[in-house]
Amino acid sequence: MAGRSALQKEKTVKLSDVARHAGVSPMTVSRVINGEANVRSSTKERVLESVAALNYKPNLSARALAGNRAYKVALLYGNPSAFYLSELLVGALEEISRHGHQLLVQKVSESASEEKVEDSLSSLIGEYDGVIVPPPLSDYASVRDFLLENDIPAVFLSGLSGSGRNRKICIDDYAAAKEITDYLIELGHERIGFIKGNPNQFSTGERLRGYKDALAAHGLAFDKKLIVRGLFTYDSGLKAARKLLAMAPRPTAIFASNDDMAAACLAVAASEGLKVPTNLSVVGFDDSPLASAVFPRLTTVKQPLAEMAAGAINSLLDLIGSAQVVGANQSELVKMKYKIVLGASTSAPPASS
Amino acid sequence: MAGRSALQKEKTVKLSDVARHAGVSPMTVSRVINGEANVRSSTKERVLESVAALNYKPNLSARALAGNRAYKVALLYGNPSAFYLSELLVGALEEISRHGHQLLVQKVSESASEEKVEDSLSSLIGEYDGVIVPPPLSDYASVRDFLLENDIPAVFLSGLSGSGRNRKICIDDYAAAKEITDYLIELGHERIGFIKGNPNQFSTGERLRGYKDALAAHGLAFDKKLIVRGLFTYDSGLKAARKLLAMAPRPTAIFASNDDMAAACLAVAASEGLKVPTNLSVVGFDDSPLASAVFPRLTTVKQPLAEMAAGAINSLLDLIGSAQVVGANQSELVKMKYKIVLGASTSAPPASS
DNA sequence: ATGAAAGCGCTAACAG
DNA sequence: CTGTTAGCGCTTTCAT
Repeated sequence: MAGRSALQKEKTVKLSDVARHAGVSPMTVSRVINGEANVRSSTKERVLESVAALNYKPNLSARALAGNRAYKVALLYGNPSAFYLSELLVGALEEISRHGHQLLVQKVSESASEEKVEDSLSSLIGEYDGVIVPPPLSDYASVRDFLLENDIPAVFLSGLSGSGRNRKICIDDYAAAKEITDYLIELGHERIGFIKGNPNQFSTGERLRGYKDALAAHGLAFDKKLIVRGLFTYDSGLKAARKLLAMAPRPTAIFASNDDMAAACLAVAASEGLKVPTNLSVVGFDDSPLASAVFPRLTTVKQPLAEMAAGAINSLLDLIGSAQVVGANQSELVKMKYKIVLGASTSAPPASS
Repeated sequence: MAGRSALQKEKTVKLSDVARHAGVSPMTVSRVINGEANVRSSTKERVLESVAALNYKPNLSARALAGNRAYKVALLYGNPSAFYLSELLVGALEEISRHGHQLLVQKVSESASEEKVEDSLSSLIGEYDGVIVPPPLSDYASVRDFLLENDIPAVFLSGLSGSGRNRKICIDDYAAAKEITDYLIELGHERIGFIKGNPNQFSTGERLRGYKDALAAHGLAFDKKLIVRGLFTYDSGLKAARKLLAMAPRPTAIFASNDDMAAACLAVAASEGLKVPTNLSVVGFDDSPLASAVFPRLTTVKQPLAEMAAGAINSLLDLIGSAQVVGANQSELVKMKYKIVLGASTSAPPASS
């Protein structure tokens, strides 16, 4: 009564069925399905027709067992930024389903010590054909090294650079930060506060660099006091914003390294009776749902996360040598296009600037 | 050079290794591992020791192939509310890893017509041992029926009620809505606007019912005009809030059926120069990240999503007859405890109420 | 309560 | 370019 599988209906079509239908051996069918070279194109076509006619779907378990491959890819995640994760999921899921692989989300316990991370990483060995690594995991040298040592194909989203069987796909954080800072400067701002992100992440430095270079390019002095620490969290943004807004003279704009911290600036400004953008302009980074759910809507930078994830899947499958991934970008580093999103949180500074 | 699996190291320990180590037949080991009955407890112990000694991990592919089971559970999702999905993922992932199953996220294209949904559902047949269904998918009668007809074990998070091989796990939306409305009334509010959620979702009606009953319980008149349409989206909240705040006399409080719409109320209030909570109190529902990233922080209802997901996994595995799920709640409907989170978006109404 | 044999659906390794 | 033979690691079924 209990137990036993539940989901099945019509008897499954197998490789041998296709073989019989096409008048070839099972092995030939296997070759066609796996896109191997040595098959006469006429045979190939015939097989493909049979596959379609019978609506054959390979059995992943059998494939994995016989071929000693997993047909599985892991999407690692540590600090689960809901938005980031879900955007990646959308893109990755969509893409991977086209390649007959499975995507599993793997939580990697991100404890204080990097050693612990490695522990939880070791359970990946033998379980997956490859992994895709978003930040902040992609910023850990230990993660990169572990993957490299164990020859696990990986694609990093942002973070550390690829090498060996690794790839990296990201946006140009530096250019984006520079561009959005340029925008503030062109609006007339001269005292622009900057809230840094988590110091362990690569993008944090890039964004700061972009900010600095924008100032320099416009001949504005760089004031170290305008740079305050942040951790990409809302709470850290609260603290940073308070510090910035307590300065005299007050900055007329704040560049927060992500939207959460930018939202915190809005909250602090509101609580101090400052009108945004009239008295203070605020920009964020990411274009998370938060950016459009605060008042006023944030000016921010949008990363094409879903496309990045899809690209990561392609690179990974290519790296694995699996699937006939066609348009896969072979380069170790791929930079995607970002976009500045203009919100209502920015305007020219008050006249008495 | 190319191709081939990457992730493997030490030769894998298999069932037969354990059998040899324990001095029994492979079959006996299999029985022990699967928690079957007919094994002498002394033998069982010996086997378990060998399993531990050799650090044996069953090969899922082999298991699935031989046993004609999937050892996989799908987490369906349609409208990807980042927060909701990621909370569920956390809870479900954690729990399922303890049971040697896999959790796959399956996108179900939620097109206009329910028929289309069914199409995309049919690809689940034979692929999974069971599914967990969050809203809004759990509100579709067609989804429920499809699952029932195909005898696919399923656990619904909120939405429709379970029956047959289905279960439902949720919070008491009615009670939560009533309680938070009570809170507003006790604060002194008498004109409380209500923004409804998506009319297709079960919880929408429950929340409205809670609101109404709270009014009735306090002897307050129910004013139909104070009820406005919403869709659970930020934009729909914007529209609803504008409508509500244009009324004369203005409501002194708004109960939005979720946080996104509550955040929209905040934005509209701000743009109209109303101070929250001084001039207007606002409450939401969900305690999403948004709730604590807007100013002022929202008073809202927190659902234990991760625990609900973990519970769903347990129920599901129990339903499947898989794993020796111990504390699994067998009942068709499980209600979890919600919690009212007090934020800074609520206070007594202005004196001139 | 335990074991032996057979085979799940597929691919590796080797023919031809 | 195509086919044959094994066998992946496990569970089924049937003995004992």
